[in-house]
Amino acid sequence: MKKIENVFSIGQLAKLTNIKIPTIRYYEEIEIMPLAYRSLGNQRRYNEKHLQRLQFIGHSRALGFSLEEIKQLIHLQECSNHSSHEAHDIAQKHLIDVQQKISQLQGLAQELSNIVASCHCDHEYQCRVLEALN
Amino acid sequence: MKKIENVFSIGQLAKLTNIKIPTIRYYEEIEIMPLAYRSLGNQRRYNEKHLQRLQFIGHSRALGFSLEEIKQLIHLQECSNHSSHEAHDIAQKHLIDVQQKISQLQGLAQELSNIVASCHCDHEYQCRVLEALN
DNA sequence: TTAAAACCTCTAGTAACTAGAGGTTCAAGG
DNA sequence: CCTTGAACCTCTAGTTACTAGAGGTTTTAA
Repeated sequence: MKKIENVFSIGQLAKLTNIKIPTIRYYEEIEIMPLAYRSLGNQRRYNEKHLQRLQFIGHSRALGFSLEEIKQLIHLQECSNHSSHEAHDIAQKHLIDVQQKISQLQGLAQELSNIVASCHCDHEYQCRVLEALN
Repeated sequence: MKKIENVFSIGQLAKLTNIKIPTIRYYEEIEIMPLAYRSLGNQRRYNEKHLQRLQFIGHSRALGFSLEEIKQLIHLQECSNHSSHEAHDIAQKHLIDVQQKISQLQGLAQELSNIVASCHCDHEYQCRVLEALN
């Protein structure tokens, strides 16, 4: 019994990931997305792997990684199993970056929830959003 | 006894923030940075407030906020003290976004440290960087 | 008082999308 | 089977957020 794999059109992929169609084609062009299969009429067809890759790219972009950095992270996935020294170095570098991002965001989250909270009681409150990111 | 305020040139500001000089001028042009003072010879001069604002912009950009979103956050700082209803709504919206970013980054950090750790012992290891962001 | 480093404006180029024109393919209903 | 409208195709051009360079002026430190 063969398992049926899902097949997506570019429009379906766009909906699932909230990434616009021309952007998906752009990612293919710059080779950050693997080539799509094509229907007989030359339309792009995608599978679960494509979907996962695109989701990863979307999330990474929202977190402030450049397409170059994302390329590295994807490469990491592909090489970590055989050449673990290279993987180690890249991962180490990104880990430091990611941890710093986390702690900055935590500072900002704290300050934002102060603002949210300060609405309920109306005593004076000094906003420190600008100080929150360090 | 008057307190002496630090004054910075654009180059000094660039070094302190790791933001390139043309980028600082660009931020001024699109009015996300306040106008700089000018020396007699028309060169830009900045103070601590400018520095702080620029640092905030730099950190926010690294965390994936667009310049439009950053404008909102700065506005938040300026309006939160008098019009706290508007501030509340903007802050609430951003807080949700920020919390989501934090948890995604935590997933990625976990996966990156798995990779870093897996180098020391050389048993097989299945990399899940792509799965890490959800 | 120079001379080199840093600054100025202006124009043009890059990265990462995004929208539109003009034409083709797909799929659901007749 | 045939149609027709939504979804797709390529290609070109525009947007956002920078970044680099030319050609000239100001600062600063010896």
